[in-house]
Amino acid sequence: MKKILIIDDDEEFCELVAEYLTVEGFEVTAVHDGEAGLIKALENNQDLVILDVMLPKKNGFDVLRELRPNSTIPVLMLTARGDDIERIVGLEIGADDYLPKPFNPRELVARLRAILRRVQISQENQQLTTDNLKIEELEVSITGRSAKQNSVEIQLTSVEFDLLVALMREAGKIVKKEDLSVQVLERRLSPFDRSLDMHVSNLRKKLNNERIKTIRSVGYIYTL
Amino acid sequence: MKKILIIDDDEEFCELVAEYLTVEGFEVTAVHDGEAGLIKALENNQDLVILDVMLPKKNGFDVLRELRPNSTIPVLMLTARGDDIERIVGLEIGADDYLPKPFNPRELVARLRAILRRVQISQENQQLTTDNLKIEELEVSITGRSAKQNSVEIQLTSVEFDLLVALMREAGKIVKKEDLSVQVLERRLSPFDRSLDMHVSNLRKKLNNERIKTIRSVGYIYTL
DNA sequence: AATTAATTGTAAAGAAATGTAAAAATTCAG
DNA sequence: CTGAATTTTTACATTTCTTTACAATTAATT
Repeated sequence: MKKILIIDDDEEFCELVAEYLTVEGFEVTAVHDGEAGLIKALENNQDLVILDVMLPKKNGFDVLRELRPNSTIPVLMLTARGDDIERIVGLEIGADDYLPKPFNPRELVARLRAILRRVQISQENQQLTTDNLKIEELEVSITGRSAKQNSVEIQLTSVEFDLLVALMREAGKIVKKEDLSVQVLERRLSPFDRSLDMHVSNLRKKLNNERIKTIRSVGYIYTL
Repeated sequence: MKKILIIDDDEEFCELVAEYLTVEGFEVTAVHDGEAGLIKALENNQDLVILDVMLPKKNGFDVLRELRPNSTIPVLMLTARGDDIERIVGLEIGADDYLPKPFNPRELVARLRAILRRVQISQENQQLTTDNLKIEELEVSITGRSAKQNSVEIQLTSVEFDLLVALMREAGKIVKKEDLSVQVLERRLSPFDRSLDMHVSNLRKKLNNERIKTIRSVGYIYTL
């Protein structure tokens, strides 16, 4: 459930948008002036900000300018006039997208989803290049070839470690047995090769969580 | 074949439009007052609604306002006067497009196609990004491959889980057996293959609600 | 209405894949 | 080379999936 912060002084408008977004599966908070908005945005527990340009106390541009040095939270700007658009999308200001008022609520949702997806993908890419994988209580260091569960080291064999990494890299997605065999055991999977299953079994025993699930006749998945 | 519902009290006009749209490859139904229109639209088996503003019993705005909380079906509004336009496309009312009468039928078709294309894209995006399906007491996490009923986990086998997801993704719509077989069992449905029926049977037993209904000689539906 | 045909529901048997303990083979540090 | 650690294979229990068989239901036909 993604959390959206709306900063707009039109309370009726906020309510309308909030209602629509709630139906679409977002969690919405609204504040009605620039100062309060900046403070709330900096609290760092929101996923995205919808920011109106015309605001009391501190206008949208100023909010964004003060927000950016301390936060990378995605921002979608709302604007009434067309001539602000260049400033917004240009580098100068650093918003992620803009939408002129009035807009179709579906368009808003589509843009929110697009932004959130972009952010998600860039985070995943970051994961690929970084050394650490972390999902809930489990943390793995690739170069250190070590795994910690609730900050305590767990002893894994080499194959178990590679298997865990292969699964965690694709966490939430099904990984085929064939692929695991190639990645982890460095050989094609042959019909009665049970080695992989054994490693899964042993890994499950060591992790002692219910995260690794079986997809019969397909593979395994590390569930989120 | 996309299904279009026309809500307009001018029967002659409806017939004309229906004829034109049928030639263009749409399947058209027409009703002639607001109340009947609302009921038909909520049946959830249409792909798009063409809604006139001036209507007996319940006007177009009211129909849309009552429709929206329960349905995201795209709506194109027909209006005689230009001054409604802002209200229609603006946030307040939630229509997807509008067209002033009288219009060129080609223009109508172009707009219908545009709306349907937008919706399709946004649905695909949504499918890619949403992890949770929730219908009443039942909640499913795709990445977690788990299902909860009234917040308590229910143990489903891999096939049962995929089957439930396939049905819930199309909730309120009939899903053909052929499609289910391909999606869930990854094979074409052959004449005496009863496997799917067994899985439905087992899933029903586990869910213990009356939600999965049979559409004889077609498929199954997860009812809303 | 009675008969027939087609489809579905489901218990139960059979087939296939998975879980895992234990034995055998392999690897590797010293 | 030796011995422990790791990996693979084996063997059997368990689970999941498919097929079979028959009863129940629905639809079509006489």
